[in-house]
Amino acid sequence: MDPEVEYLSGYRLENYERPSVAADIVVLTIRTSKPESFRKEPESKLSLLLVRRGVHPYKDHWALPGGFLRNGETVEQCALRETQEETSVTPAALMNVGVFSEPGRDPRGWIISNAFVSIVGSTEIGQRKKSDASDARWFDVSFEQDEKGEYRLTLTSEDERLNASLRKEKSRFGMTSFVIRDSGSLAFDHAAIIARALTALRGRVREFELVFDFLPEKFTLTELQTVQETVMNVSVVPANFRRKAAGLVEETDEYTEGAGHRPARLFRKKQIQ
Amino acid sequence: MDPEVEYLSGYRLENYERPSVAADIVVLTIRTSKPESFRKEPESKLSLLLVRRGVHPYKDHWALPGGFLRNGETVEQCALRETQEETSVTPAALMNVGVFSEPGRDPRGWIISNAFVSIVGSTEIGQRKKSDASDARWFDVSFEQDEKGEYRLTLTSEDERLNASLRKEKSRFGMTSFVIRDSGSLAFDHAAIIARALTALRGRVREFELVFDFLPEKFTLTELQTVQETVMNVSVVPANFRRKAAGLVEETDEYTEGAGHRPARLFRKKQIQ
DNA sequence: CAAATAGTGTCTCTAAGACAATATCAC
DNA sequence: GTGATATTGTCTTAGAGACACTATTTG
Repeated sequence: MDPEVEYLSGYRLENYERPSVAADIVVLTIRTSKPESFRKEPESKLSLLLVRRGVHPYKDHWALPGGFLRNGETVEQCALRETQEETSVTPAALMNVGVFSEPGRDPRGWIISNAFVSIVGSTEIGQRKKSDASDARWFDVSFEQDEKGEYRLTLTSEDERLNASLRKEKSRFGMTSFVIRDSGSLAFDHAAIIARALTALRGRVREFELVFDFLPEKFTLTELQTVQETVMNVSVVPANFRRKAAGLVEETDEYTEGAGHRPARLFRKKQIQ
Repeated sequence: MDPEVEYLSGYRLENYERPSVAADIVVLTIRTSKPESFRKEPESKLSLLLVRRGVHPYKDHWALPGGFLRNGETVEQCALRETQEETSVTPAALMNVGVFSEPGRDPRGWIISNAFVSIVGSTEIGQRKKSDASDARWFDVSFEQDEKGEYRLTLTSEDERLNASLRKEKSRFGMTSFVIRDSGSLAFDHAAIIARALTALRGRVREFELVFDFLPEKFTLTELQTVQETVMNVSVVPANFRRKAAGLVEETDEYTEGAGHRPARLFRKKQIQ
């Protein structure tokens, strides 16, 4: 018998204690409210999907969608599957933002979680079917640093407002990590997961890697600019934005219609990089 | 009885199948060879620590140092512990570069691995004690894209040369991932882990986040430039490098001595960011 | 025509790259 | 002095930010 085969047949992974492994997904989209006047463009807001937990622990608290890794799938596939189960859409982007393994982060026991950002295009949002979860809802996101250097994460839905507060770790070690000072009644360490996810997202959007995933295939440059501004929480002047975006998009022959102002050319993402 | 406490006491994580979770560490340092002339500066090379496996599977193949996650520690602590056990030094930096969970990546069974980059300062390298592992060795690293767009990873020690070949995944999803075309006889999927780690490292070094970790507390600007050039595999003109580095370092009153040329001022990393 | 967005041109400032010139040590 | 690295200065160019101006549509 081949010594390697023989060795493996006698090997028992079960002899060692193992954690449960989960994936939690920060599902984001951009929602627009109705405009004030027939001419004005609607306001855009970055929104996050939370589900209300129906079981202990953290029963009735808001939490990120997520679930356990199954044998035979990668953590990326697990995140994709869970996102689809919760939102009924295929996300345009799915980005790993690290692992959370602090002992005690989950009262059920030894559970480590891989965190992901998932971006849902704004075209699909209207068609979203009823979620698996008993109660899933979109929250407007605000994530800013206050005077004292602390980070405030505010999540707002029609009738609820969650206020979390975090401190950034000195974290010389690459990926920035956050310490929760006030979870804002979010379940588990999900406030920290959301904070890290938003930080990672902003990094990618600054480099234009992920902006397009928030938009349909064809879009105006103003729409693209709005996404960038909404996610990054900044505002830039159109002329400069157009120059920067010029190298990344290509023209189509189509234009918008019916807005109370000059029509805009539609663009698409340039394919060759 | 509190319903949450009651629920948790009846909860059994063991009812679900779980993977084993490991950490693998890409330990890097910069080594210098002896100079050709008493005036010339020695050549610097990026080096990677590998251990020869003493057991199946992949017995006698070279592999990354690493080990299994223990209950009560984070994956970062696990990586730090394993690095110390293997190299007997405390790394200056430890950066998470993602999780590898492809089914079948480990013949022993369902094992997912968190990958880390660990940087060992060049002062400590000489004092490194004999490693735990039966046979640990430093390999010079070369990682480049060839004409056809494939990535070649070449690891060279005194009497061995490992040649791996990889293809970059289209990977719209944030972290770039590599597919192994030829593992170069490295164990498991470690060629892909090394490739991703080097890509992530170069990103951080470009932003000057991690350059300093390769150096002692005080260093000359030429040394800093050499690290940057060695890791990024580029060469820049000193004048421009100095300007860029100026904002990140502060002068000391000390100078180098005994080199066959003009002494250089020593700098240290500027503290306030 | 009025309101609003679409799109262009241009000025300034800064940072990066290239290159030349000078400084200073150990042998 | 010679060989080597250390350090400074300057020219050019590319890109970002600011701002003014023109273009076009619909009610």
